[in-house]
Amino acid sequence: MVKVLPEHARAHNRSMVLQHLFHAGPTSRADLARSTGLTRVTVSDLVAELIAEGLVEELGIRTEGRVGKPATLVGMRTEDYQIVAIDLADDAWIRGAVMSLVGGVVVRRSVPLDGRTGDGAVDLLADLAHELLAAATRPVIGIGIGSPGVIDRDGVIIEAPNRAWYDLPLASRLTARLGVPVHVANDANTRALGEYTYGGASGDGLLVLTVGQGVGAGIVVDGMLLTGHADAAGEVGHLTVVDERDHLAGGPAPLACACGRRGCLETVLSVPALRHLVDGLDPHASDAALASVGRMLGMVLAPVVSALNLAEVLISGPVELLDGPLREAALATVRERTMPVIGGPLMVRMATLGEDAALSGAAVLVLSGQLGVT
Amino acid sequence: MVKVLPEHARAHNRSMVLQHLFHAGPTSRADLARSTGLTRVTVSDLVAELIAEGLVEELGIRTEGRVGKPATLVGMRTEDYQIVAIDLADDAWIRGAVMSLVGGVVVRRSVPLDGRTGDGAVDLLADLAHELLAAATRPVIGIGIGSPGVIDRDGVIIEAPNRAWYDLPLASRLTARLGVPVHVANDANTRALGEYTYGGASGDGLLVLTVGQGVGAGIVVDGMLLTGHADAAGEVGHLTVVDERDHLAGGPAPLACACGRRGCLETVLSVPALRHLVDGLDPHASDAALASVGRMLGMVLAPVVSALNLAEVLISGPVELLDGPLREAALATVRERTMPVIGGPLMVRMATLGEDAALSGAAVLVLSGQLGVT
DNA sequence: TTAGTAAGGAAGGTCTACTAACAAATGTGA
DNA sequence: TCACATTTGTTAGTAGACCTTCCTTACTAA
Repeated sequence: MVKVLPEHARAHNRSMVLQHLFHAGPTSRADLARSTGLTRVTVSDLVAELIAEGLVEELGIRTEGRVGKPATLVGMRTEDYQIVAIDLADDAWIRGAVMSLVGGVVVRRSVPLDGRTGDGAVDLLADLAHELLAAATRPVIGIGIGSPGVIDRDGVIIEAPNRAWYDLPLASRLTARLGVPVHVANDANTRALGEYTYGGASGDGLLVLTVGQGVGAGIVVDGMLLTGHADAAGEVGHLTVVDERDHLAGGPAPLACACGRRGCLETVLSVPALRHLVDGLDPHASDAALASVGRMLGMVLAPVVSALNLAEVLISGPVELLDGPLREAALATVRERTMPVIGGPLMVRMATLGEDAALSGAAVLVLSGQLGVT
Repeated sequence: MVKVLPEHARAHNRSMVLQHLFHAGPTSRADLARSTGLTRVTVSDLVAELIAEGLVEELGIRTEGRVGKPATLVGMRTEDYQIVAIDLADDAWIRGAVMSLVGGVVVRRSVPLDGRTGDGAVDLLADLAHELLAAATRPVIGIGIGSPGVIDRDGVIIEAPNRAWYDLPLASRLTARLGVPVHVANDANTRALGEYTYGGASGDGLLVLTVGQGVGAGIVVDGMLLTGHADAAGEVGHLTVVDERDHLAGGPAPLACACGRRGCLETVLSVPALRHLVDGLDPHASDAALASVGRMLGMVLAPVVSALNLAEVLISGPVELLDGPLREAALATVRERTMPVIGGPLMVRMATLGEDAALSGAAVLVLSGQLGVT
């Protein structure tokens, strides 16, 4: 429990106004007052502050004829600022972009990692960020980075084995080096944030499953990202889903996993594993194979969906592998294995943001961290 | 997102002071200032308000000799108020008690339901509450009720099939009828709150599994109870844990469940099911049977523990059935099936509050709802 | 033209928590 | 023993945040 001061209350209300402008577009002060519950006076004051900071501008008089004095529209200057977003999910490339505040890619840059790890990878990352800052056509409000690994809420990378990063305060180090606020979070978590903010997904009870080189998840409950007590929430890739008993019952044999154990979810549900699975199969057999992976996914999801009473599960990754028999089997399995109250209203669908979901999510980190907008 | 006013900030700070006094016992104003981060002036003001309301009292001068002016201790008047707590988990009896603010039972009363449902059950409940109010020896700050079923945060019972209650605004109805604030929540959830507040369980990442007539769970994350998007979080009793494939692999056959489906967790993990399971078995066979149920529990818990990165799982119910092979097998199974980062630090232990856990939890509802203390 | 309605701003009040300064009560060290 | 440091709790004054009330402006409807 932390003390709350009146100025914190104001910061909250300011974010609330900005949030309305961000999501609902240009609005009058009076409308903002109605939707926030604050008085017109207070909203005017907050808007004046935001205008003084350059985040909001007046857009002239509303034309629609209504009774009374016509409203002056105010809007967030979403096109006058940019965000630098960087995605470290890939093992071979660092992908980055300059993005607008509404999630569009303005400039795209990538650099090959060439096997660099540790400080070498940090240097490469900083160089790319620097290059993107120079490529931006508008002032940059911050840099967002989505990275695999366990990362705490201050942007300290607790461990990211792929880059050989351990206890690395990446956010604070890059902030000092680049002079721009840097926010770092787990890539699966940032994707969940991205789907929530830009993809229009439900805010209370959302799980976003990201299938790439491995599998990860991010969970948003009550508009907040779950972090877990050791910042490892969503690490579902190394859950055991295939064991010897399944094999005895006619299922597949558990495969060895990079983590040293056998039968992990990643050994069947990852892009390489799925491509290998369907390679050379005729469409019918391929569908059956994908559905069997979907059933395993459903068995893993069912307890999570029940315990959290989730509203939505989004799957992010290659559509040709994931959207179809796999997704349908996962949904059917969850429904079979949970109470109707839980499984009935549940939606399992593909994520709406495509390949740039990770970049969008990284951008949301900045929006949320710098402006309080989610 | 909801507006925040300075007075809300003050209410928060007031609760924070009360919370410190509740958990740490008598303290000086200066110490409260140090531990809350507020100034001595502000703390003095808040304490004066609490004293005026009669919730806090001055306890004289601290005797331990330190440098400087000796401190005046202030303490929460935990013995001068009481809470009425009622547990509806049992199908045959309504159990109630008058409790002190620190969780001790002062007076205990129960009434047989005799098959009453609907309004008849409400009347019986109200009568018991009335009787307990009369039996209280100190002013009662509120009534807390833990009930099976799906219940929203306003104390409306969405559905509780055992009592034939549907869309019943129990909290507001009883508040009007009894003239005392009434708080109602799901019994498994209230138990989790009770373990968190009175049992000293970790606040970030706690799942409390309650095994009684059925099975339910409550999850506390960041000190907050998860509710789920349809207020059904924690409803894990009707997760399928035994299916035909397990049976083919040499496992038990799925049993029919009261919910109309087969192989639900409740069919193997509930007090009646466990008693039936071990009935007539020699100790060795009984241990093996309990361990096999523990393994099923572990398989259900593993995905939840991974997704949420839980710190602790508490099991509440009869110790002779649950604490031993069952609990150990559950922990071992979770560890086997999750990454070491997740499963390693996890604790799976018995709940510290005994039979009165449900009553304690109901009392916490009142503490939290009326005083902001958790 | 007149009445009614709505938007936005100005003035003044209340509430909250802060800083600064002080009195009271104690221990410490010359 | 006595001056001094230390700590507690209070008083007085200040800045910030939001509110209510009232006013001006500008439009629609009759």
